[in-house]
Amino acid sequence: MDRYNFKSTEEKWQKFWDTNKTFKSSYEKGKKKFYCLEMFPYPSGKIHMGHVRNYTIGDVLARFKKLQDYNVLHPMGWDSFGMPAENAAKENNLDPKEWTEKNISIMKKQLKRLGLSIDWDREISTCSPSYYKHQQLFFLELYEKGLVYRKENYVNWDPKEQTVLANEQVIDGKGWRSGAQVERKKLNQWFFNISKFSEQLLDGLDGLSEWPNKVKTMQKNWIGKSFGCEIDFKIKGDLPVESIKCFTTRPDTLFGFSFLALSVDHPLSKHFENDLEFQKFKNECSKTGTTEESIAQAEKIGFKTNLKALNPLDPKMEVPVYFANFVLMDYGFGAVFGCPAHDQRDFEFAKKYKLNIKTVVRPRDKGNDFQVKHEAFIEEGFMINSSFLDGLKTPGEAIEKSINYLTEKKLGNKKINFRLKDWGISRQRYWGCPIPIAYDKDGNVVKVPKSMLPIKLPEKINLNTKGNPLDHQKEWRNIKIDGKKCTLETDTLDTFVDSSWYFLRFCSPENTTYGFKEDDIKYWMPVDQYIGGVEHAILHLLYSRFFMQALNYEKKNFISTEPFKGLFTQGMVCHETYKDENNKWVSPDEVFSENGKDFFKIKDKKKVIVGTSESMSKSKKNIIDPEKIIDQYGADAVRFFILSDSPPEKDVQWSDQGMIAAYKFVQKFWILHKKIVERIKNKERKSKYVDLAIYTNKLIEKYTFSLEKFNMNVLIAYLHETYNFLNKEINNLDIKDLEENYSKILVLMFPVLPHLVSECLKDIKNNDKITWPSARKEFLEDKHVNIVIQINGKKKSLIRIEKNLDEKILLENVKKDKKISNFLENRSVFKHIIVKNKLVNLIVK
RNA sequence: GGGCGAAUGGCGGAACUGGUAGACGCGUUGGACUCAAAAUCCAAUAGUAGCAAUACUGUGAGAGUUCGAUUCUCUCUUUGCCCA
Repeated sequence: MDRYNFKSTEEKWQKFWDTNKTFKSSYEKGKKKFYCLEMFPYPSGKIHMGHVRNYTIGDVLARFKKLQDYNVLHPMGWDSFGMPAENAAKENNLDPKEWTEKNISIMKKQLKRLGLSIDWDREISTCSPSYYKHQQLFFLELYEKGLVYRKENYVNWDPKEQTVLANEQVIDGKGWRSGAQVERKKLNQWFFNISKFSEQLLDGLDGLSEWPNKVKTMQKNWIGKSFGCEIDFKIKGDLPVESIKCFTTRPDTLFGFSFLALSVDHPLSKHFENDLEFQKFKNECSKTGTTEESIAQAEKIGFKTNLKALNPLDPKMEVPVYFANFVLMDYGFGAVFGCPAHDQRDFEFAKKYKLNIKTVVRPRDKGNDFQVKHEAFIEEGFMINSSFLDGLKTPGEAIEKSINYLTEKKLGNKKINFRLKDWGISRQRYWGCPIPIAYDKDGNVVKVPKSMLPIKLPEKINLNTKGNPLDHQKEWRNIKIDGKKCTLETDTLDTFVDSSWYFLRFCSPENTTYGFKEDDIKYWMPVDQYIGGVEHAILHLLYSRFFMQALNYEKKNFISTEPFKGLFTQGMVCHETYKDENNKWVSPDEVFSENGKDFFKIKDKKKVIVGTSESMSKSKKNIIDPEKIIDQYGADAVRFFILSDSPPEKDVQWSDQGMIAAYKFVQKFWILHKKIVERIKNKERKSKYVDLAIYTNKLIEKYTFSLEKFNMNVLIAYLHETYNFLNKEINNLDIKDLEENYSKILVLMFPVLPHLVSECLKDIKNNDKITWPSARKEFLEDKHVNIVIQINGKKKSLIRIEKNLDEKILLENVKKDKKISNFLENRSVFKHIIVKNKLVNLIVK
């Protein structure tokens, strides 16, 4: 018998799907739709196993929904702006555009070889002017709505690369590429007013029942809603300042007030600008970086002013005012009151500067003489030494009462604060979407008229300049708007902007006047199932949700504000790491092993050190190239393997053996298939008879259930089970039974192994449209059931017996069972528990 | 430090609302085929004792609820992720 030739078969079907436009989707009024979307890739050069996993999971779902007769939208595009292109171009003296386009064409071919059911007619690329034109339009739209603004802000500045770094690009206070000490620098930056929607973005999470709780919690924490109080502190001193406004979540601890701390960027700092000591201090602070983490880890330092702040609850209480490095200008009002006894940060500060530490909260199990000694007490407890608050429970009662008191006496106000900050979208980069803004000769902001869009990036320019290459493009920057000479903004947009609305563009990829057509959006949106890596749990997903809010803003009830109805976050693909004797990473390709334990280099037979299994990455060289694997085993086998070993939400370990097993499955199934076809054709009937209808309908039920729950690894287990069953029973199956049910089994397999199954279906069906089978109840239930017999809750025996038997008769049968009757000798049953058609538990003394 | 998960054979992992723990795959062992090997096929495979039927133990540790707990509750240990 011929072996299954995956190569020619897969090529054949891929060509067939391509030329027949099998996966083309179009708006069909009244037809139920399913929008299946996987996070689009960055065109880095080649696809990696992470892509294979992500897109296989999505493809199985898309094909499944299509078989269930949904109108499926399953598009693909390219997140094609960003730093790697710019860096690669710099290094190799290339044009980022050419580099990107070359990568896209390679990766598109690779994706096609996976046999994905993608509507390639909707392909988009964010670096194409036909895409970013609409992004520029959105920018102006948001600008007009007041959701975009410009302000000076501190950034992480890499002095060596002359560029701004994102927080995650700062590692231990140093630039991730240059290793240079990162500085805080003030720059004029563009911002999206995402914080305006803090409340909506938080509330919206409650409605997302098909999102993992983990992601919702992460977003919730990120938005960080806190209730607190703003308090005006009266100031005494020789500066023209009457009061300073603070935000606090712990107004209950106000009686433990021991200092007031200001951010070095607080407006008050202008009075100290000529003070050399203050400048030195400010300089010191600028080395700390801007992340909350680096601030938390840094040593707490302060600069003492000669001002005094008065405690609003007890004006006789005067405390010093400091500038401190741990206070951020963009949290609250850039001023916090310090209560060292009940805040660890304040505690450290107070210890260092020998400030008063007054205990105002005691633990539940301590008396009123409790005193904080070696660390702040931050847990819940009861108020002490706090006048009218004494005895109250805190947090809770005490906070409420203190806020009420402050409000009543007009000393403060209840306030809600959010951790979520506005989204800085300016990047000092070439390879991004230009911002459609120019400046006149006085530096005023001028919107680029919509008729002049898109503002295209200049091509083939010198990238090896200091800072932003666009700053050097004088000709490109000079632009005339309404006859006035202006210069273009040279910052480009954060690439997260590109990906914040691409799912809308997929609905109307051809539309030229606006980013999408309203009718299309109303039909296709929201995305029914979004699939991608958990690393985007916060930023990308939050920004996309913001974009929907922003588009809807002032356009009531335009579309639903949540872009992704269902979210699934898949785990990573891992592989062991190898290092040679020089401590250099070695790739799995360069390594062999005879016993699976000891590994050696192929080249020089030297021993290789096996490290932990980690997510595949170029830097650790622990990569398996999907293309090589497809060449070797075929797309179906790769799809089968990548789903098989672990639940999709968890990390999966790459295993050569597992891959081979998947390949063998494809091969042996083909052989079995040919045998089945033969048997159906010959119509030979054997005496023995096994009911395939019951097996098949049970399979349909559990298989569909697992698929809907994303338990893809279980799906694969069922396919193995089914193979084993068919292979064992093939000669015991009734022909008609086989004819009726085998094609249903094939349909179940189709989403996972589309090429193989397409080829198999050809043998038993004539171009009939296939649909997902539904389980028929009459076949789901046996006439007999297995009854577990327990004694005192422990399984002792098992009997197979007619279903729905009368309890008395059942018990008689149970007691007749040999093991049980042996056991019951000299013992008496004083109670029994019966779970119908499942179990009998005898309680014996 | 805070929040949220997780812990099941040699390994990856199954187990619906508490009701046969270990499906399925990998690996390992034995056998068939072969001059031999690969491939393929068959069988065994949680642990302990036993030739065996079988018995007992067993889902990170300890307690609790229950006729019955991998599943529910509490405490602890280890570990992962996110935030700090």
